[in-house]
This record gives sequence, C-alpha cells and structure tokens, in this order.
Amino acid sequence: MNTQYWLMKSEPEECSIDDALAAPGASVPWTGVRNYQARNFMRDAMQVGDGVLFYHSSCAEPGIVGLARVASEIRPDPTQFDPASPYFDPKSSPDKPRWLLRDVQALKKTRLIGLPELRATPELAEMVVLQRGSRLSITPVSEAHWTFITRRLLGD
DNA sequence: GCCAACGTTGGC
DNA sequence: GCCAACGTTGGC
Repeated sequence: MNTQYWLMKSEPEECSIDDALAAPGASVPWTGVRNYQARNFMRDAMQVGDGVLFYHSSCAEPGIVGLARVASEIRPDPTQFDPASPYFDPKSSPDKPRWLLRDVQALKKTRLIGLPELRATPELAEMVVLQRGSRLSITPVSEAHWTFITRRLLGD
C-alpha cells in the first residue's frame, strides 16, 4: 500500500515537538489515545513510514509544528495498565489490551502553522482536523494536503 | 473558566 | 436498541 499521511495531536505540556526530537532516536510512544476511532486508524490503517504532521493542541498556539513518521508496528499502550497513570483503564487487561500505540519519530521542527493560518487557507478547508466539531487526536491527511503543507513548510 | 460538540455509559 | 446523562476535547 502507498504511503499515507496523518495529523497527530499532542499536548506540548505532555510531549512537544522539542520533547520528541530530544527523545532517544527522536522516537516517542504515542501514549494516551483513548478513542476507538483514533485507535483503529493506528491499528488498521497506519503503516511504518507514513508521514505525520505533528500538531500541538490544548495550548496557547495550537497548530502544526513539525514533521514526523510512523516508526513502529502496533502494540499495547502500557499506560492503560498503570494505576498511577492518568491513562489507566481498569477495564483493560494485559491479556486483552484495549488501547494500542505506535512509536512516532520526529523528523523536523518547522515553523508554526497555527490554526488561524490553517483556517485561512482555502486549499486546506477540507482537512478533517478543521471540520466542525472535529476532536479526533489522529486524523488522516490527503496527499494533496500533505504536499501543500510540506511545500509551504519546507519552501520548495 | 466557558462552552460547543461529540463520545461513552448504562438504565430501561 | 434507544436515549438521557455524563465525561472529554480543545479552542477561545
């Protein structure tokens, strides 16, 4: 299957693009997804090597802040088993894990393309993340949108 | 902190 | 299976 593209939201207070780039191998486990649709995107559709728009959410300047790639196969999210974690899920068990993750490798910090800029760009109006009421932390990005955004970011 | 929008839960 | 109540997301 061809390379696909995704937008993945992270709260910078939890894991910013700088945090990801500073991690060993610039790779971080994408913990904390607790939404079935987002989980299913990771489990069923993502492939190693897919492109990722790294997005900061729940912060002063939400928007795209970097580029990344899907860096691992799917595996259980260990935070669901940790009673001390805010992501603990008492209904999940190691023999039948409910929540899954992939590793995401940060490739590059870019300038911010903030939400206002995204919304002001007609070419991007159809992006899933911009749709009314969209709350999914992982959304697919079309190749056209990926190309438009990466060109704008990388200036080629 | 507010609140719109959406997802999940659980009684029936 | 319906749907009201509740919880969460996330921009502002």
